Amino acid sequence: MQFGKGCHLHLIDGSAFIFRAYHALPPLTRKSDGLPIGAVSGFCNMLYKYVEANTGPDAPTHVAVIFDKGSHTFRNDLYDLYKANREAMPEDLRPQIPLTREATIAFNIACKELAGYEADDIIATLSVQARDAGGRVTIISSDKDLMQLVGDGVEMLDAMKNKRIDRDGVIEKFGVGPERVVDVQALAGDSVDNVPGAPGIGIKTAALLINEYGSLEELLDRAGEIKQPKRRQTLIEKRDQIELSKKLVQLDCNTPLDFTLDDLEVRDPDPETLLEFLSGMEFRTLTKRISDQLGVDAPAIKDTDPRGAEPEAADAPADLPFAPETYACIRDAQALEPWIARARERGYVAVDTETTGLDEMRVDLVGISLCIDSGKACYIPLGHKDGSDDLFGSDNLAEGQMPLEQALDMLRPLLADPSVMKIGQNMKYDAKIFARYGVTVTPYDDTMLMSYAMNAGLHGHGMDALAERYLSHAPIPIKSLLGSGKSAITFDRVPIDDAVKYAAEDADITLRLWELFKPQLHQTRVTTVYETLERPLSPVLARMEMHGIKVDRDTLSRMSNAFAQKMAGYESELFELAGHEFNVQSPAQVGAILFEEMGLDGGKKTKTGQWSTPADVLEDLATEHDFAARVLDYRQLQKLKSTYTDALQDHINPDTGRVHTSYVQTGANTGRLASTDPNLQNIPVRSEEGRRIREAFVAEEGKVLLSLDYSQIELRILAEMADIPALKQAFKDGLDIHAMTASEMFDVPLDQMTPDIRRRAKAINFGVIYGISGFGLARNLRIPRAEAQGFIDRYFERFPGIRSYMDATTQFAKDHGYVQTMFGRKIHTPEINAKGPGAGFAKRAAINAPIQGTAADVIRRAMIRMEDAIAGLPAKMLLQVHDELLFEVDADRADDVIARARDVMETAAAPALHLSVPLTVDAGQGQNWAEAH
DNA sequence: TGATTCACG
DNA sequence: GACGTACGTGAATCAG
Repeated sequence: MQFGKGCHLHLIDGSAFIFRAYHALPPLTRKSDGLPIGAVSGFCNMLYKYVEANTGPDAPTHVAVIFDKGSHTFRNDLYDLYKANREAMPEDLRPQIPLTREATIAFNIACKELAGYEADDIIATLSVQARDAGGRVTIISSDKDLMQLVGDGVEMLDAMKNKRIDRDGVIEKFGVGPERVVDVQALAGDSVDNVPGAPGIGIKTAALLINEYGSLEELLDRAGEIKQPKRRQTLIEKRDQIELSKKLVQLDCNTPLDFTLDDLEVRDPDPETLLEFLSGMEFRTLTKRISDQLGVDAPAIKDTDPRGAEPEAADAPADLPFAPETYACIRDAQALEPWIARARERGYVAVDTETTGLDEMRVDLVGISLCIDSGKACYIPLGHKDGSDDLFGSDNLAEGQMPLEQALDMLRPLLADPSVMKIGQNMKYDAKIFARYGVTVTPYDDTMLMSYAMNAGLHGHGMDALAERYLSHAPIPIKSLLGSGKSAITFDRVPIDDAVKYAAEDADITLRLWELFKPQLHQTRVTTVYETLERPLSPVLARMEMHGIKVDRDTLSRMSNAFAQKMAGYESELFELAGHEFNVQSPAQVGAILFEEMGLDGGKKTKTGQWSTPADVLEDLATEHDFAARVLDYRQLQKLKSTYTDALQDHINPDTGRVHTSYVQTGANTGRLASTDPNLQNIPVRSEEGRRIREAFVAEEGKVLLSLDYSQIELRILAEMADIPALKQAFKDGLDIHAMTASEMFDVPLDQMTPDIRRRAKAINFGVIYGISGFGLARNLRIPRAEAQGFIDRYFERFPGIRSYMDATTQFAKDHGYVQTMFGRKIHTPEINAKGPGAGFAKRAAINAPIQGTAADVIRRAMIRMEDAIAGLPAKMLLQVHDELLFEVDADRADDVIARARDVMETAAAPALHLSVPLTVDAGQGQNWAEAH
């Protein structure tokens, strides 16, 4: 067929496929000879998926996979540093490159490359040719360098996210249309490709300039008109560099190709050729899949079926497509029996539960899914309703379900069997559900925690995100079953047939992720982190959450009423001051009154154009203006009432009379926990009025609450990590660290220390932990920025090791893309090499992460050991608040618990680490949290 | 839904 | 002399 109108050309960015396949999969090797084939395997799966997905009415008529050839292109002749900062290709990837060409040919897809040109140039040339011939083009790539080609029938498709990028998508990314993308790129440069651009100008600023001047040439010609001096100077002085950058990013639409569009016509693969290649690579699953599909016999592959607890490594989990219609529905004991037997035989089983909601302490179990061999999963419906009401208005159970107790009795021994590994995604949730039904789940692996140990900072760790990223599969959205908004139903109302597909798929996905992650833990050297800091903590948290803490409803209720009364008084006072009624809770309206009606200075607008009225601004105004002071008073009470005294009451569990928070183990990238529903890690303490809310957190009759918290743990860790002798000695001597810092910095003897000087030093100490800046310290201390900068300079002069630590940490982050805690936890810093304001954020985060993260690791270790340490004592660990642990204990044994808990906490770093700085723990006890703290 | 504000370490 | 900044969280509320 001659390429022309009605034709549709697909251009696949082959290099992108290869690199994605390489990084998404563990380094698999061919069993027979050890040849690395992970990337080839992934590549073939992606091609297969691509072919499968493109058979419909919108199928392409022409297709080609385009590769780069060699590393030297005409761009290197223009600029010898082009792509010079690229890391060398990994050793185990190099031999796989030619195999990806062979794979493409085996699939009978045109495979094109051209010496001296990048794949992008070929794609550009073909796109233009196809467009000129009147056809459509889809470029399968997410490379932003290709966005300049979009428009007039040319689209991009991000196969990863299954997202089409059209003209609007380009504008979203670059702030300009495709025809101006190169102008923006020329200015912004590209650190990945080492395109210099204009220093100090990023995409945002570039788009602004191009939109204002219309084009790069116009901008450069009229650069003298620019107001900002630095920017003006850059554009004038760096003109050559910017023009060079444009040449580097501009794709060549006239590459000399030795083929035509007509040569790219879609062809069916030759079964023999394709299967020969796949079986030669020893891709068993994919070979079988395709041979079944084509109805031909595949060449035999040497069988070396491995047994044991380790998952099969050679079959990439992505090999197998998801087939929801094949999942089994288990309706009786006879059907369940073989699954339990198979789990015992294998030594592992993926488990997932379905429930009527998200509050593990209240919801009902609706069903259980299992998966032992990827692709084969089952769902056991147990609590589905048939939709018909009985006399009491509650539904009857649907037909065809096992009695709940029978299923649990059968599963109970398996789930508690120490020789069978249970595998879950966020298994803490499922374990808590099971626990309420008298079923213990142990031991268990958790794919969410595995992902967190390997990839904190890179992406989220929810099932949907992991499935899409690592299995290239978008799970059935729960919304498609439950609906959303107020018409949403609970899972027990979902028809069993639909539930099977959704629920079993979750177990299938979980098992596949586990098979993928298990070997990766070793390769990424985080096995110890996972095994000592993540996996053992999960059941500890589950028990703390289930235990909960008693909260006195009457205390909260009384406070609520008192707050409401006071707020009403403030409100009428505010209306009086303003001369009219308004919504005190609206920052926009408060701002309008202050900065427009009252005409005060100092108002700033947010990026949405609204007046901004944060507390520090109002505080500055409050000394002069009652209105600002009253708004602050009102806001404080509003916060206390809505978030604490009111909302907390709703969280008191009617069965236990206690509040059960949920800790999110993967919530903070640094290794800290997050607490939700409710958040018990931000109960007020700093203000006197707020602190009284802690009086509502009480011990049971005859018991007391204990609070043990690490003293200055982050500063101690900083002293240790940065190795600052003066700080370390001060901690060893038990000195007041802020006073000592102040003394060093300001040359004031300790016995002449004033509270104000100490306060400043304290602010600096904290600032250091956060990646200090003159601006931040100035704002915190409310002093001029120059003065703040002076303090910082002085601090670094006295403690030069701190600066070296900061420099070394940021450099490490730049080199490796992550930073580490002292216990080996990795926190990825993908933004560290970004340009623009993001760079500052990333740098400070990189400085803070090892410190905050090491402290988080220490208390995790303490928590993991704590249960054994206080076993036998009438005590329970209830809450963790970053550096504090809260216990409930029989009053007469409080001192024993304090002694043991303190010892565990103070020695938590050992034996993995021998800190030269002591960790010390302060303890308190009382009838309520306010007294204990 | 995103922005704003504010509670904690 | 331009810009925009303390690090890490979760929840309530407004506004579109």
